[in-house]
Amino acid sequence: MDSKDLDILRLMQRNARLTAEAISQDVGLSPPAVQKRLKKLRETGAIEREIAVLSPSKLGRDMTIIVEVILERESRAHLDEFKRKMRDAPCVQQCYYTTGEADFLLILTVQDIKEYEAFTQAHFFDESNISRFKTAVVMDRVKASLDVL
Amino acid sequence: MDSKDLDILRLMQRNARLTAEAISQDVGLSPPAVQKRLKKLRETGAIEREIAVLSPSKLGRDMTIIVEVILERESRAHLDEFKRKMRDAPCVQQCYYTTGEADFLLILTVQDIKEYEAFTQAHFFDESNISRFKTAVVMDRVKASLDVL
DNA sequence: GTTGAAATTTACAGTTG
DNA sequence: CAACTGTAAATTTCAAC
Repeated sequence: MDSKDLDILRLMQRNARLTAEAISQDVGLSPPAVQKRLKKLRETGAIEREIAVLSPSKLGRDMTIIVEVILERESRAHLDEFKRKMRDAPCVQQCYYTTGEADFLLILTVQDIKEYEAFTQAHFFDESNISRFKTAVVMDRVKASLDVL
Repeated sequence: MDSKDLDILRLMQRNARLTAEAISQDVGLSPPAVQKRLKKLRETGAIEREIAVLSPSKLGRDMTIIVEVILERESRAHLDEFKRKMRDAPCVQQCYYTTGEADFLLILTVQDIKEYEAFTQAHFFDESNISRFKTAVVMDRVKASLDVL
């Protein structure tokens, strides 16, 4: 892992459709050399996967909601149970288990507030282990990248 | 945009390296038909872009931090200024402008708490327009996808 | 890491339902 | 108008150096 690898990663995390040739010109290598490095970066897991980023608005899922959740009981079994549910819920994009006041932070995308209401019914009210939750509606997705470098 | 397009999008948002042939078998079309649809989905913006997801831990940026920020003054100019700074700050992965108690929610990745401390110095303390901010450290990234469908 | 050939994948015609 | 067939081009892959 040298500076050339980092250069390649920086390009790929913004645009995974770049050809090896385009990358090779930017980093100063031959196209096959770039391919060789890409293969290794995928195998070692530095590149976890390559994905298409879809447009929520163009697909009618225009609403982003942020929820802080505090559990009633924080035993290992309860935590694992909640994590599993969040992983399985399609509208949950991100779920973080955190220090601080709240136990979990969720980022959801939904079509409308009605869909969010259904989510809270299913996962918060019908779930005896939720102590409290606090909802915030996103007015502007100022930045939403997964860039690491 | 029909159900076949949605099938293609669902596959692509999890793995953008799938060939047109592999997709064609899953959705029941010929490879060229899939390519044609992919081209249209990119042109219309349903697919915004394709990116490599890097491994924060393998790249020594193992720490994820969530920050709620409350501004002192919420004028248009101050808001835009803050948004611009967050877009430019490399360790800020995500920034949301929200309703509710806080004005902004940030998700950062840093190498260590020292790097976070430097970030707060540069952006919160040397910035007279920050009223308060609340930090939470992520113990478990339970789910982190950008899946829309 | 580079060069060069083979295989896969994509792009673009023309054709059909 | 959208999907299939065949051909040409580009890209990736793999060998040898």
